[in-house]
Amino acid sequence: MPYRPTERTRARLAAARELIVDAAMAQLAEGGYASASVVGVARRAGVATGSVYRHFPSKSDLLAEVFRRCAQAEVDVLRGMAARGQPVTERLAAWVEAFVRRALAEPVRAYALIAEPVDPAVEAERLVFRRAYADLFATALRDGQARGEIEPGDADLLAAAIVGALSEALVGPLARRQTGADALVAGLQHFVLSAVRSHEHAHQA
Amino acid sequence: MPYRPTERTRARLAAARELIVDAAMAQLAEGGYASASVVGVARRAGVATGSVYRHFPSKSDLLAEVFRRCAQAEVDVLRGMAARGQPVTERLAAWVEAFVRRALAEPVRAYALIAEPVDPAVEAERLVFRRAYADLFATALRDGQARGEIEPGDADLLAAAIVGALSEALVGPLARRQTGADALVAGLQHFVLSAVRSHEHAHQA
DNA sequence: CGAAGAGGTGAACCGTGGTTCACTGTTGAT
DNA sequence: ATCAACAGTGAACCACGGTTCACCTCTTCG
Repeated sequence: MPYRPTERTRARLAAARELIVDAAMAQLAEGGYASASVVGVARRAGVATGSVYRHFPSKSDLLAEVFRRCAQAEVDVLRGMAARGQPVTERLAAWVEAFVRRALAEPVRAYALIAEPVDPAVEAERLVFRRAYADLFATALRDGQARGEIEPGDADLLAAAIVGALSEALVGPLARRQTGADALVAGLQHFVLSAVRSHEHAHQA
Repeated sequence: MPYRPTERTRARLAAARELIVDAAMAQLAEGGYASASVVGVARRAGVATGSVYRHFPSKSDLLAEVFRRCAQAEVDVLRGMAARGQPVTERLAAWVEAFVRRALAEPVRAYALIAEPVDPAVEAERLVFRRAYADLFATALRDGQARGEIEPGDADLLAAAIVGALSEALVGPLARRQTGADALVAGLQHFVLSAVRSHEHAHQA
């Protein structure tokens, strides 16, 4: 057997793959999905077009991975914000603020991830993105329900509704590049908390 | 002057145009946006491909009109449900129910209008669709705020959040063709009303 | 009835961008 | 050194579907 890829080569491979994914993510953040052509991404990554297909069977698969990575990164940020023993309502308020501010800070990227038209195969992966958020919220809601802070109810449904409310409320501002972040944050925090906070525990204006 | 289109011919024209729009709407309801090719719509309408372009400068314009019509029809349905002197909270509950049930009754159509990937020109028209809903809700919310039934706040933001919440909460069920309509309706009614109902007026479980 | 202009047709065209593939360069065991 | 196998290349390919256009047909009016 004249050839077998060694560990060093494996690392090379992985690095090249990483380079391509990074280039795709950067392109997405900069010009959205529409600007992320295979040729463009390859050039940005400093490789040939064909090389992309050494690592991904199709463009859809590449973009799907990009969506998955972004979802993971975003969820990690929110999850990392949880302070020990913090009331669930405060956690929710903090998440809403982070969600809104992060989106407004990178509007093109946020629009691409939340609302930009993508082909069906990638759209399926966008569900992962939203599911990741929804699951995070659902877990917190269940936690809050157990503690009596949150009104009882189908946590998954509530979480989906929250994610939808935040997304939709952002689409307008993202499209118009109009910020007014503070009012948006405050309005959405109030909306979300009113919707889910236990009635006995209402303690904030 | 040997020829000038007469009234009869105008009517013919309009009827043909209508036929095309109807075919496009039917195709959208049946197979979604992805299935609505110009050739297919033309065949369905019983006209030649080129004839479509006698009435619409491009496919986008045709689909834009389709979206606009659907939006108008949906909004008319909801608006027509308002009973005189009915509390705003009841109106909202009825609207939520109608929104959910109508969507579940025609899942393909609903998905196409709410969430299916479409090209940017049509996506812009989808904003009209959502705006139409949001404006309807916003008007009702302002009405309720004036009467003290609804918590004060940016009615447009609240309306967008409500529309987003309803849409997102439907995407899952629509994709899986899973109904469970009653629970969905109840959960979303509770969510929406909790979010916007004035705290002094809380009067329902 | 016949000329002139509008409506109607659908096969062919074409731009786009994902995908391929014959070729070159590189790696690793013998 | 040698060769097999694999990574890398990028110009060419091709599928797709919106759009066009040369050719008919039909309507209107002198």
